Amino acid sequence: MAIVLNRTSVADRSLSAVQAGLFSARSESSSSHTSDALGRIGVRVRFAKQETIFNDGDRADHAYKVISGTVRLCKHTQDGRRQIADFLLAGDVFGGFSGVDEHSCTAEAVSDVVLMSYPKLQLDRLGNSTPGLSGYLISVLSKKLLKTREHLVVLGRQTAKERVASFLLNLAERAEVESGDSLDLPMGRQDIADHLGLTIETVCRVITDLKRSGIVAIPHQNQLLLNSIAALRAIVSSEA
Amino acid sequence: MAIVLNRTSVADRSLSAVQAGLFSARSESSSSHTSDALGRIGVRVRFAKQETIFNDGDRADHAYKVISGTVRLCKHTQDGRRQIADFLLAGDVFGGFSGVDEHSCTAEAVSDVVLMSYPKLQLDRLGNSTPGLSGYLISVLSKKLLKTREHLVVLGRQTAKERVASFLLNLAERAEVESGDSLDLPMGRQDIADHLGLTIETVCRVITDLKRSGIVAIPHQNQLLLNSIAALRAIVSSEA
DNA sequence: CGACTGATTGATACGTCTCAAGGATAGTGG
DNA sequence: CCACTATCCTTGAGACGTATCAATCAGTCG
Repeated sequence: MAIVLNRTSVADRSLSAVQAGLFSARSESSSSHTSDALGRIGVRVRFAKQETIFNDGDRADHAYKVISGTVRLCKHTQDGRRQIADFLLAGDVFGGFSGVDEHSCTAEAVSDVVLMSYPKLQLDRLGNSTPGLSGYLISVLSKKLLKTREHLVVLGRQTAKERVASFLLNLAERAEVESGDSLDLPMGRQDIADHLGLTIETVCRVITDLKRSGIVAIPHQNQLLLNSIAALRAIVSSEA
Repeated sequence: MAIVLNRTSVADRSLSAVQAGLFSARSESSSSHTSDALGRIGVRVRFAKQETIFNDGDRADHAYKVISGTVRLCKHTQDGRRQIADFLLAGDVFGGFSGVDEHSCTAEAVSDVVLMSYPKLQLDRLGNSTPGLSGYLISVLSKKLLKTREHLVVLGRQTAKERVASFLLNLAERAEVESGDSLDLPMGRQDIADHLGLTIETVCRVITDLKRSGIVAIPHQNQLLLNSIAALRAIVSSEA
């Protein structure tokens, strides 16, 4: 049960030039100047599958960027219900920024994960001396807010089938996968259910349905062959 | 049907000192220095009840702050379903910030509304010369993101009764209302339903239920006497 | 191989939606 | 000021979608 592949020590830094390069992966709006500055204050850390990165309520003294692997952000209720607010993939930024003292979610590694960790204090200081950085963070937060609001539509107004289709389309887009390609599902069915506000059984039934309609195929349970992204889009065509 | 109380012209500016003061209402973390700078680029605008402030997809060249009244942010689906992502009250900031070119929601006035309008270009420029401003915006966005994620729990994992209780508690907190006080509901039942992912009928039934249990009373349909906030909290006690 | 974890499928229950009607409220014009 | 009307709110009966409970199946690891 105990996980041994624990986070590397803070002393384990790689070349900052490499960090800078990794930081800017998938973030086109971040200037190289900004990346360099961030590379200098970032530390590479590793978490094993299912390991906790931080807990809801913990003091938020770091921000993170995903280098590889998948992270989930969860909210838990007292009676054990769980809502996964977001899955974070390579290039995504998360954690504590200016003006937030405590983490408002639990972050856990869905797969083995490599992150860059940025101390909030240094990040704030850097923000004042690096003009582009604040704008970059504002832009990142604005986009996350926008995506989260789109997810409100999924949870508030879509059927089970539409939710699963929306989820697969989102993943496919972020993984830059097209019709005919296969898509990795790093998270289990329960994670998908808790992201979509469904039960694991309903998620299974919908996927089975998609399989029967020939829209997807399941070579392995963590992998999914997307025969027709257009058909998925048709399912959520209700979207604006 | 047509609404005549239209927005005041851009030329209708009040004293910037007054604007600055209004801007900082309810935003403790914004320094007076920041407020002054914002006051100088802000313009006071008015929208009548049910009027559209901007549409989903419109070019986002302004950010706004609510001075008085209530605004709703909605996402619409092709087939007419609607999800209200947020209700914005006095002190709330919304609209376009750095890095977002298009509005991702429709903003409408729930009641007659007074806003401060800030041109994004000037806001960006001001951000570079006013150190506190960017941090303030990062903080505002972080908090909105946090609240929106909490709303994901409501939509994904709560029952109808819990949703309505959560909603009333949220409103009560933002309006700084306590047990025994009465709470204004500027929005109609349909708006509440579209915010909570329910139908108007279900919202009505739950409110009737709360009335029967003596937790609330309804003097007018837009007003609600909160007999016991503790009882509402008990309903959502499942929350972490 | 056996045991465990996660995924799938089935039968039934329950909560919320849908459709339909009636009641209250607010705004309008005589 | 009162009827008139439109809009919104409320309540009821029945349908539907998803949850729940239970069993089986499939893949993984020791």
